[in-house]
Amino acid sequence: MLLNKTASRVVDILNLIAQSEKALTITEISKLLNMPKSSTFAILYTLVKKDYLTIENEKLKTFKLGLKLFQAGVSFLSNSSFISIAHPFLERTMKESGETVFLAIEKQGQLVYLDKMEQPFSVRTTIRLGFSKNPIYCSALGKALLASFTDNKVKEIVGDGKLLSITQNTVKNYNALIKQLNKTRQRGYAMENGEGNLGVSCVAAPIYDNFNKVVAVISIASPKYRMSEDRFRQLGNLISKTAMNISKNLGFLKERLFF
Amino acid sequence: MLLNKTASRVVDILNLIAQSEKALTITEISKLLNMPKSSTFAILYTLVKKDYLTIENEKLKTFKLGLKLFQAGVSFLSNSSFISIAHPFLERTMKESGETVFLAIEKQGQLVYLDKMEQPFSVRTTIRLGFSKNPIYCSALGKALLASFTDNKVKEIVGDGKLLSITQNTVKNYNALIKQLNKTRQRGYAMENGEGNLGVSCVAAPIYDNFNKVVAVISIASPKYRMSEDRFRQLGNLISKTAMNISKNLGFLKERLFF
DNA sequence: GAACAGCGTTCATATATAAGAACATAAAGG
DNA sequence: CCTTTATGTTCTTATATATGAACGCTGTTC
Repeated sequence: MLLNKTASRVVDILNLIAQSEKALTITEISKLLNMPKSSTFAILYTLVKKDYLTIENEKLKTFKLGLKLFQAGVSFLSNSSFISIAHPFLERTMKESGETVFLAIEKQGQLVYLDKMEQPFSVRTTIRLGFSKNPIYCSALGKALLASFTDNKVKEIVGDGKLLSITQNTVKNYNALIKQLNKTRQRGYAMENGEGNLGVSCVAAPIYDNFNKVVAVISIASPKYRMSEDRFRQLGNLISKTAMNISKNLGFLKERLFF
Repeated sequence: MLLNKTASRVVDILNLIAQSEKALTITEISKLLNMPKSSTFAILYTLVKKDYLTIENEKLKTFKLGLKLFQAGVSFLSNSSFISIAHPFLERTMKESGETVFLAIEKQGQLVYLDKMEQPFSVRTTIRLGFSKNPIYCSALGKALLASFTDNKVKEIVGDGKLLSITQNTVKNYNALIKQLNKTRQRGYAMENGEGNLGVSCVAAPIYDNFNKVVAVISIASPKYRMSEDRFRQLGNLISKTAMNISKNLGFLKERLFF
């Protein structure tokens, strides 16, 4: 079946503006998406009226995202049952560890941050909710996810050669990553030591649903200077216990499928 | 000019599902929005393909929000910070009150001024944007923030003993501050009467985000001689109303969490 | 177990929209 | 100072979509 052209274009326009650094004009939008200006105009007009877009600069007629889109988008979090189930667990883990706790999922080989709980007075991390800018293999969250995949699927996502170095600690290539993932499975939690962000260390573990499928991962992020080997072990056990508790609340039955 | 029908319907469908407690079927959506099922079907099909909706139950064909919508929605935050959202409210409040209006956040126990709106011919306050030089407890903004914290957190920030006196009116110690914070919570807004600056009086109220977390505070600052008890009450109500309006625009849902 | 009522889906056609050109306006260039 | 080139917007008609009815299917009712 064919996609509805206008509906499809509405989504394309919203995605384009969402990804854009700056507000865009009609001409820019129509050129970037290969649609006639007149068609673009009609859709933009409607989206502005509906508050899914707003006109940033009245003179230049540049468009940016609107509040109603934001409101609809964040409803995703409250409407997703596993996020609301996981939320109190994140809070408890944040309090027990004294560190920032994240919840993320994988989408098209990328990490998507869905929730976070941070100490009121912690050194704030810069991570926002939404798609991660870094590759999936340079975070504990990502490695916990990849550890739940087969080696072939990992190969599909990251390739089987060299990996882009985000920091000097980033895992160098596919073979080294596979080794780390094997260790992760034995250990029960994933580790990261300044591989995506120098000065930040993490531990992460997967959350299973009632179909024994990994639906999300959670992590504890800490300033690197606070992370001794002992503390790594301590927080690693905490995050894997928390992940298992959340999994049980989602209907997960078997003990330790991959980990 | 007429709205584009499909674009308009796309938005209506997304808003409907966002507001709905449960996932909806095609029949429910078409009935609630008064559109033919066949038209609804085509749009839903497209939105699912574009990942703005997902099918929750494959058998019952119920639709809930998709990840791409979430991704686009949260981009609103990075593309236009809450400062720009709050700005027009500040301006209106400045005009309504005839006084200077501030927007601030808390960072590491300190107050950070992010925005202000002042009357062109008002007696200028000396406050600049950026970190406040004064302790957090000697301003209405600070006390509105502290009132959203637990007593233990307040203790962490200001200690539990004597407090540095900036003026003769500065609150003297931790216990007196806690009493003021309790009054603040009951009242719905924080008050300050020459406690950081002799001759300046303020009222302040907190702004909540979609996670029911206090993300910022706003205040109205006035020369002390203009501030009768009646005017304190009047401006206090104005600032707390404004704060709630801004909160709603940030996705805040519940009414009055702390206040 | 036949009739009914509900669902999601498909189809032909009336109808609303998409598209290219044309428009007014503003800025840039010779 | 006129030309050029850009912009956002309007207009007309060919075209793609919205529509109501009909379809197959499932579960319920009598």
